[in-house]
Amino acid sequence: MAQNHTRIAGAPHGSDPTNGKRPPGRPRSEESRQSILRSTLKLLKQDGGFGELSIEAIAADANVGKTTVYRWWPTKAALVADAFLASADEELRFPNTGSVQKDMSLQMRRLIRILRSKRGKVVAALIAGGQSDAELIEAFRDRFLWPRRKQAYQTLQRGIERGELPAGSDLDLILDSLYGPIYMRFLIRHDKLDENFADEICGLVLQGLKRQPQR
Amino acid sequence: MAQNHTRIAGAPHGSDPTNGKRPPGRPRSEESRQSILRSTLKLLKQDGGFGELSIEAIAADANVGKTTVYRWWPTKAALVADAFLASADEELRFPNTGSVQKDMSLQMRRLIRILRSKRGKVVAALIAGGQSDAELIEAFRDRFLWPRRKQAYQTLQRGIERGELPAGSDLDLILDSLYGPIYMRFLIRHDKLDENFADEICGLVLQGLKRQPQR
Amino acid sequence: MAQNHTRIAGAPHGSDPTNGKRPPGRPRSEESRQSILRSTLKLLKQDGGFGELSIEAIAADANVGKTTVYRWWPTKAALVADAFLASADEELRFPNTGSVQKDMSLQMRRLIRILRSKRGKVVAALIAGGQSDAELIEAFRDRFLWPRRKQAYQTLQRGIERGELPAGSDLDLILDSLYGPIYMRFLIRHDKLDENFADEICGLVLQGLKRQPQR
Amino acid sequence: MAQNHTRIAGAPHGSDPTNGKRPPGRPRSEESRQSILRSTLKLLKQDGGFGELSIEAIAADANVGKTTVYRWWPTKAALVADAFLASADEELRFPNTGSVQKDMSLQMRRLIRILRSKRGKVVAALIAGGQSDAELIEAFRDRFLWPRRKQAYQTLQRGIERGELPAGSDLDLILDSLYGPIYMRFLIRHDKLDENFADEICGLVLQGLKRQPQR
DNA sequence: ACTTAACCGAGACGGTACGTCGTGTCTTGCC
DNA sequence: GGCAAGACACGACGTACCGTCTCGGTTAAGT
Repeated sequence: MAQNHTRIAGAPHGSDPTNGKRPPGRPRSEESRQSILRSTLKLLKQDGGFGELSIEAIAADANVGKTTVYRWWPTKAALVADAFLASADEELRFPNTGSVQKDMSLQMRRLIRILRSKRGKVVAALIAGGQSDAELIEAFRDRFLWPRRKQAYQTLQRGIERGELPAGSDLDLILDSLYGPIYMRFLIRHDKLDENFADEICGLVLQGLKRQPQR
Repeated sequence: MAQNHTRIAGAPHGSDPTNGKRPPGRPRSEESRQSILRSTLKLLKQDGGFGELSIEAIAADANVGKTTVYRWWPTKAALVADAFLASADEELRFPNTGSVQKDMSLQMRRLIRILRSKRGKVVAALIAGGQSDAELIEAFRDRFLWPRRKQAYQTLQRGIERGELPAGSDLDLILDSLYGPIYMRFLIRHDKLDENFADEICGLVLQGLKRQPQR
Repeated sequence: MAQNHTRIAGAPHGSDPTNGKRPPGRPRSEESRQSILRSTLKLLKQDGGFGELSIEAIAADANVGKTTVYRWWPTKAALVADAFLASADEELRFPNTGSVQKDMSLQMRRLIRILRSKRGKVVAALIAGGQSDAELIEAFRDRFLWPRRKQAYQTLQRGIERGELPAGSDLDLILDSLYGPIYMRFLIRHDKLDENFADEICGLVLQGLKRQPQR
Repeated sequence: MAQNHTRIAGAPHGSDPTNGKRPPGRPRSEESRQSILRSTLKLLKQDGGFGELSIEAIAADANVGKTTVYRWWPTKAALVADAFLASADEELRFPNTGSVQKDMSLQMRRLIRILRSKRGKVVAALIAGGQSDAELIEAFRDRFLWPRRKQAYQTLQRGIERGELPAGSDLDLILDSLYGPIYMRFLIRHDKLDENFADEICGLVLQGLKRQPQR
């Protein structure tokens, strides 16, 4: 769990062991919580996106009072973040094959696969919604992007150590050069986004670096 | 391809030379049209973004009946597209300095400058809105991205001819590798987006290609 | 034509022989005028009534510009009045059978027949509309009610002369006692309104008067 | 007959003893309900009438959301009916002086007084609106006319028993002959409607009957 | 034949109100 | 004290007509 960077989330009360005491009154309904998250994802995949998604509809679909939604999630953004960001965790881990290019390429292919699936709509909705909702894009960054990027640093570092990449490379620059094109094609849809695209980018970016003399 | 120009727009009637005849009835008010577009941009720069923008407010600000807005623009998306996409035309032309890297870098710096300015909110709104509105992202592509990309092809082509880039390069791949990182930082805001970033990307991508032996 | 009491109407220009001269310019289109009146009656019979009737719809149905309607009729009221009030003229003349009761009864039966027909909706619309439009109820009075009432005076007068009614009777009171019940049932619809009702009222009111000693 | 009371109204929920249970959810705000009715009457007295009255204005005046109005009253008509018809109840009861003519005359005078007052506009609006809204005129009949008419039957019946009216009289015919003229003058405004008119009609109609031999 | 002037259709214009939807808050009785 | 139900004030939606305003195109009478 750990970071919980943004207090955006709707994790159940008792999750942190701050105190042995449970607060008085009826405890939060885990059933409602999950029902809400499920309905959120469901509707997000159906409808036009973040803008079209209504709390009213979520509450209705989840058989839950609107109050219950508002009680636990301050904004629609927080809810959507919560609903999605816990999901694709395992799937996007980085492999360790002994080759940077292969490691990166494999993980990028998996990202593309997700973006092309139903869940892609949710990512699109998050980024889109984030353009007019600072909290939302922040949640996306902190809870989706950053956890992965930390692993990516390690993957690239291994490459440097193996001499596949020049020492002193700007890792953030490299990562944005690798992932930027994917997000761009995903969002603007001006060109084909298939899994081979991962290889092509890695070829262009990482090969170029390979040939570069060590600083 | 095919700049079919997506009949999303609210260009004045007589613009296309389909017919010498003017249609009957009172002609469209050019004054109203411009007032609406002006107000749209104005409010778009102020408010939270595409989602916060209301047609009601635009009509009020432009001293125009709501009907007049709806008569000419089918959706808010179409209106925003129209309002912005005619604007930053001149500014984003490509120079011709004799060096691909310099040409690209200079133009990319100008793009970054725009994205960082007030007008950047409009671009963000368009891309965001486009995630749940196919027509809108289509308009963005056809009327903003494509016209520029055509010039970019020529710029890269000159580089190939001068031997700065290997012949047979995948131009679309190169361009996405150059611009993708910019859009990614712009939209996700996970890292600093200043004009130097243009140079860094060009350094990474185009230098890598330079070192690559001709196919 | 004579009375033209309220200048509500849309009679064609040249109708009055004020001057041998025709004004310059294109003369009014008789075709349009009739088409408008026709469509007005048609829609009035269909729709919910005066309130539901829209000038927009009339103009569309009549294949006429809205301007043409507004040019000739200042209000919807004026238009409706004009459309209807010329129609049922002949039909409501009073007979002269030699018996007041028979004369009145026959004419009242004809009125009831009209009220029960499609044209009844127009009368209802006029009276209804007249409740929030002084001009309209005035037009109804002056152009429908009064012309008939003048004839009714004569009919009753003949009855007085024949000794069927007491001299010095309040004719207006009598007429309202005869017609009031009809209009009441017509508008409130709380009881059956058939042609026999005419006889029943005449029986009650005129018989009562007959038995009354001459003043 | 059958006071089925036309479920047009916005009476508070619990009014009918259908069930001991209160429905779930926040109960209806009695305060809002009354505020809406109050504002309706107020505006109805001011403006041109039923047609000029706008729900928008009512909601604004009552400090209430438009939704709340629409939630409880299906049409403007229903609202107006509700606003008025509960009001003039006490005032129009029939006296019992021992004389039919006096009883009727007194009550008719009170009706005329109301019609001439501000509240008359509401009656006019109801009848006018009822011409294009079956439910509205039904409400007027069932909730205004009928309750009074039932009392009128008793009044007339007493007259028959006292020998002031012939046995076997058609009570409905008599009542329409008495009230019809009042409504006619009220709606068409072709002649003076003052309280003496009540006496005149009673004189004409009831005197005539008095002289009539018993069947 | 040419001008002048009013009419005509079409339809865009600034507005007002419509009736609906979703917002976030509130108020109940039950659990 | 959480929960569902659902009413509440509010604000924007997209639509229908309002009455006014331009247009190009007739249709005559007066030159």
